[in-house]
Amino acid sequence: MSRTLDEVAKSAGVSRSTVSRVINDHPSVSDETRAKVQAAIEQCGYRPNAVARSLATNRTNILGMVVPESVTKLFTDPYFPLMLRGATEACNRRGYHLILSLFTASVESSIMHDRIARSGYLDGLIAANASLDDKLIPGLFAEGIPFVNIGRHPDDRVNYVDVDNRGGARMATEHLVRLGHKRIAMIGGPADMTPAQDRLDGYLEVMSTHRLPASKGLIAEGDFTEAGGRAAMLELLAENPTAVFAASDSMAVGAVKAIRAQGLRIPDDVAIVGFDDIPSARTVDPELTTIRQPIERIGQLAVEMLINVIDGKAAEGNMAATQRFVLPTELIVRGSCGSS
Amino acid sequence: MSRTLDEVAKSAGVSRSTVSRVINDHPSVSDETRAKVQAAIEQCGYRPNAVARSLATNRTNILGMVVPESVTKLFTDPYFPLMLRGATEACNRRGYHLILSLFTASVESSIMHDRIARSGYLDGLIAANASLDDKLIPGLFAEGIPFVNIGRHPDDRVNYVDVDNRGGARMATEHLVRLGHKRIAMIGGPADMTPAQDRLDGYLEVMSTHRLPASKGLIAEGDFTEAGGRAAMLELLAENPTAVFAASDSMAVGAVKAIRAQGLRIPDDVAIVGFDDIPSARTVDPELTTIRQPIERIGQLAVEMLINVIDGKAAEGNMAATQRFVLPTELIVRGSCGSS
DNA sequence: TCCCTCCATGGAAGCGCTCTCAAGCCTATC
DNA sequence: GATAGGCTTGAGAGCGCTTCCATGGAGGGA
Repeated sequence: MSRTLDEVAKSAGVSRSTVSRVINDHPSVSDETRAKVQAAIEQCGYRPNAVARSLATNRTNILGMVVPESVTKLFTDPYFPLMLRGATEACNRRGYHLILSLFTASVESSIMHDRIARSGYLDGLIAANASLDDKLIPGLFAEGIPFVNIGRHPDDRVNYVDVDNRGGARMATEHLVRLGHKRIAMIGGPADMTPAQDRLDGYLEVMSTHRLPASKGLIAEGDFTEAGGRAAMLELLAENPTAVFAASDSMAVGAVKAIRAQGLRIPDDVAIVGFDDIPSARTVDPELTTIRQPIERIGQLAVEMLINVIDGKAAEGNMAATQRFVLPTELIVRGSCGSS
Repeated sequence: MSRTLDEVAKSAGVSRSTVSRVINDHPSVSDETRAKVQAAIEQCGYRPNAVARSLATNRTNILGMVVPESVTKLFTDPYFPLMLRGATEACNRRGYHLILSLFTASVESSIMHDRIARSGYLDGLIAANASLDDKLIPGLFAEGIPFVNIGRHPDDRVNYVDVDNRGGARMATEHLVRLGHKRIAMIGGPADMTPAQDRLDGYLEVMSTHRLPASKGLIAEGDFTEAGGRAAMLELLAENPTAVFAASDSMAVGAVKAIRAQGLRIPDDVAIVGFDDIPSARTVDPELTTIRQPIERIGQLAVEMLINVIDGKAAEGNMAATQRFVLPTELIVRGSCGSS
């Protein structure tokens, strides 16, 4: 089963070094020897031991994806699976493995940090939507671990991939304005998460451009969950908005329920736009007009960038220039706002 | 940053062996020495190198979760995230890491098999709902890798954790019978997946007990997705069922749409029961009566069992007795069947 | 024909840790 | 006071691989 280099070497009649060279595609091996060794490898059913290799090379080809506690509860949202799928797909293509770490309440987060950051198993890691006050990112800097954040981060040493949240929010709000709405409310996300901030900013920008009211009462904070959206909408309804922009589809779904619960119709009484374009945007009735973001692509890009960072670091002995990527969003018009 | 045992040893004025003993909580170290070493460890900021340790112990404390190609497309279903969350949580508690491998179309599956099974990084793995004709399980036996399957498997060497799919299906169907339905249709899952088989069996059992028709026309095969459920329901509608049991909530959601599209009302014209109790079971209108399964628990249990298997193997030098676990399901009554 | 260079290969020293074995010391027992 | 046994500790041999360095042989230029 688990044969070693030596055995293959013996069987091929060459030295261990030579077998190693063949395995690593080192150029200076004669074709003849190479063939002989290949045959021996084949015949022994040999596979290099990844752990030993890692010890020698100081590279594991394992990346970590850390989902901080602040967003763990969102894990059941279709957002994460999709992002994760993109990431694993990119890992597959690039010959990496992905270790998933969810911070859950059951484990002291300092322990998790330790285990993750210092286990020595990871070549680098992806911080999935760490919020601004997560201690994760400072910790990673302190440890000197290559990482990429998903979502922008003000620290300008941070590599990140983000989507154009602000632009998306602008499109959403503009769409409602274009439909003639004046009292447009917004259900935002947690203030410490940058996507929430950016989406709010986009909304405010458009409202102000059109000199529309965006008073305190028209803005409610949700937590990106359906229940949160529902609760927020209930508050907002007191202000009689004719339209709402929800910073996530999950919250929009909750809002739809709240609106219905008040006996109001969508889109006739209240129009609504979401954000994300998760599958359930088309499950609700009416289907949700929303802002689509390329979720899988985010995961993919994060992996690609991280590998670049790691390679760069290996090559130069220190971090290369900060890398950043902002992906575009897209307005998807469906039934929840009435005809466009 | 990355200090070694030797440095700590030097700093504490003891040998490398002693430091190693302290780290591994070996009993035969005097309290005095232990304290001295602890202090040195603290002071150096030393953390053992996991890779080196793994090489020496032949244990990585990494588990793999493999999602075969046959079910990868279901990954966006809330089922997987929940199961995954359960699994990672158990891993955290037990001090393990979890590598996630999704088979995606972009990578040759034989390569994936190789990478997964023989990388040497994994102490064992969890096969997530491998269908009967996946080559994954035979491959794992061939390699002698400890593993646990999620979902029953006919090979009686296979360790698995499953839910009582058949019992759940029985409850669902019984519920409809109790409500007076006679023409009860079923939307099944792919025939090669055991949960689909078991749910179908449960349905057939109840139908036959009550001498109700369960003709070919009343049974349609979906693929566990919403789109599949919708298509299946469209077929079934030709048979004028008054009730439907869908083998998954996603399919039930699709069925709801198909029913609505025909201008029929739920539950008045057609009652519907789902399976899983995923969050969107409560997003649709009316909320879905369904069979709840303890999804997170499945992931947790799979991890616990796997660790047992691994430990057992290490202790005895060969596989311990086959381990199996079947978790109960529960009927959740909501609006989609009318009043109970 | 001789010397230098280049290429293919082997030898051996690690990578950082664990763990067996042996040695040293101390206490208890007779 | 001598011996046996227990408790601590250190030395060193790996775990399986990579990689630097040295070696030997072949080929080319003078």
